[in-house]
Amino acid sequence: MNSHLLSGLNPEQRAAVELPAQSALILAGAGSGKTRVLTTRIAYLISTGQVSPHGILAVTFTNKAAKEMVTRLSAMLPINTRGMWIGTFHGLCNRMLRAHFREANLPQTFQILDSGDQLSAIKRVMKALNVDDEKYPPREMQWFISGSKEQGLRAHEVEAYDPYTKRKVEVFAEYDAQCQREGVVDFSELLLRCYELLSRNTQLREHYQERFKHILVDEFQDTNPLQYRWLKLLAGKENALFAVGDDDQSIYAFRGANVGNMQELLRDFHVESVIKLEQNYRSHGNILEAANALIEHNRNRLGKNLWTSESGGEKLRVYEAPTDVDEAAFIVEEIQQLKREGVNLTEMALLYRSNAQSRVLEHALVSAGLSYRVYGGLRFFERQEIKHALAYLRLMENTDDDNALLRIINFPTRGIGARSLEQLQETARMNGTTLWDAAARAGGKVSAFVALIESLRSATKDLPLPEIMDHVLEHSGLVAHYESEKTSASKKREAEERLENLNELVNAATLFVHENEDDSLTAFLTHASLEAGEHQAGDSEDALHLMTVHAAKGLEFHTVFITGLEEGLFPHQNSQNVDGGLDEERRLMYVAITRARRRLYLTFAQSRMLHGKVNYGMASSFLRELPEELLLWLTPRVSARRTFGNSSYETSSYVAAFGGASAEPAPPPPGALWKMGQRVFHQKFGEGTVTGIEGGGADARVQVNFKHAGSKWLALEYAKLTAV
DNA sequence: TTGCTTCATCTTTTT
DNA sequence: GATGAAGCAA
Repeated sequence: MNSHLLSGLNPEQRAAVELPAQSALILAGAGSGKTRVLTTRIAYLISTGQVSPHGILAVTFTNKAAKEMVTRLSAMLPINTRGMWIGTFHGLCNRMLRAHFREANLPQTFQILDSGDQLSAIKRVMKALNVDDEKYPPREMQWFISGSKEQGLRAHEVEAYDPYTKRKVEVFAEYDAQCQREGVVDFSELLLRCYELLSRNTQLREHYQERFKHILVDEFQDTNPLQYRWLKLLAGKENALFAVGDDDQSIYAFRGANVGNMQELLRDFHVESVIKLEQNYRSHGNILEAANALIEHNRNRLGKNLWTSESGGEKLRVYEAPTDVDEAAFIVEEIQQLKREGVNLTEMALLYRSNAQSRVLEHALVSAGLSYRVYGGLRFFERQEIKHALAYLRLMENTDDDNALLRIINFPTRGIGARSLEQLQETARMNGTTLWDAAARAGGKVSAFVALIESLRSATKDLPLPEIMDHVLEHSGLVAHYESEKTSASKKREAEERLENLNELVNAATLFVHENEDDSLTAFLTHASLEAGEHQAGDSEDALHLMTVHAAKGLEFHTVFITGLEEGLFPHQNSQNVDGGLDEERRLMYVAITRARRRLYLTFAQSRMLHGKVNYGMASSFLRELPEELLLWLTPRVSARRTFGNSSYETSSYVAAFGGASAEPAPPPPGALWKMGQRVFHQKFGEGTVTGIEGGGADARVQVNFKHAGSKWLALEYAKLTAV
């Protein structure tokens, strides 16, 4: 046995790797070597001859994690990982559905809808069914449909007692029927269809159960009910399910993840012992202690305490700025100082709760000449010009794809407008055919479009992928369209960038052909849907990282700035009305804290420009949940001022002391009668505390957290508030 | 049919 | 403040 595999593992990690062939739950804290354990476990099982690479099924959520696993595994073992079943839930389901497309009742070249495609498909269904989109916002409908599927429910299985829900179910059913007609599947359909395939087809199920003796799952706390059922089905009665996860890092409940799956796994698979990986190899002691103290405030935890053999290290630095602009200025100064001290920009991260916060930070960084990268923006295959180009390919591949047809029938413009389209859709509906069939029978400009697609198809029939791409870009008129836009001064740069991206698409095709055995058009289109592409081209330049806390999960940095720590922003306002919302926000904060290795800044501002309005907020309640002795206040302590002082806005003192940021303190808040933290009384809602003030003059509003009625925004013009 | 204007909206997100 | 959808004039 390769003893070197196990060297360097701590006793718990080692115990996890060497577990006998049985189901297990590994509670792996932040920075505890989770991925290492997972990959070493696979290598261990293979090298001890307990299973062949063929018998492993390893599942992750992101392509990045899957890739990482494959890379590490090939470094550990001299095996060919190509044929191994390591991938995302969606990727693996896709693979299975392609292999058994007939049994799954799908066309061989079925295409995958991303969320944007799905939304437009839903809008089409709603239009066809005459559903009022005021009463039923399409986004809500999308959420309803995907949410149901993620619970494993088909339209007819959804319980609908009221007319409102019944109507939604109708749309759901018709949407699925439309997808089936057009030969496309959405993301959750991939999983549900695969689940149904395995549960109905005994032969197939037994085949795969016989094969996958060891199933390993990463980030198990993020699984939704359908994913868990899928795993259970594959595991059957015999196979071992090895799940790694951390309930404290569950931050995706809002999109259907069910932490409860961890408890269910213990019960369903009769797991006797849970192994906890609590030794953290990332952060200094004070950072960990702060994280532990914070997460203690959550109920219903499986229970876990991170520790480190490192020293306490620095205290957490807390900074209160008068405004968001000052906050950014402070951060820039600290970054420059750290840079002088030799910390690379790549080793620093600016985290925020919502994307809107990045703008002010970016502005400050640009002015200071610091290079940075914003993570999580629009991704390559989601760009408009790329989607258009791919739609041509999709339609060539499958003329039933109405989504694709609608996207390009008049792009570039060929004089086919809304009225012609309406007629086309009417004809299709009357005859029960796809738009393509209707178009084929139409005349004029529409028939020219049909001829164009057909000529593209026949001209590229036997060409290799990159050449197909090239041909389509040229002859579809896309390139010419953007070339002509270059002459318009206002759109010049945009058009140039789009042309560059189209060019890059040909490169992507070339690369794809080199890297994949199956280099068919279908395979490439699937790749485009399932792997929207790394956010942007990853340059190795020394640049700062800007991202949301969600996006930071799994990463680590020498220095982390957690910004915008204000009540209403982090924890976010909208989480207050959600069951368990505050706990999830707290876990999010926990994730944020545990990203830092050596230094952690916690910053907030008294006033912030939000949606074009100035907002006045108070410090995040999470700050108060951190032990005072771990904090180093760079500005006068909030608790002292807010609790004992009479005025909430003694801004002058520290602006003088910590000048450098803009010299002006925040303007006094409007609605001078009301101050943050003030206790008030309302006729209807009773007693409460002021937690937010916004706007001025006639439309000034205050936010009051009522003892019994919860938190509400009240317009001062109407609400009669009295001081208590 | 197109291009311009106004208007509402504004957590988090991978596949 | 930025974005996208919807409405309206040319």
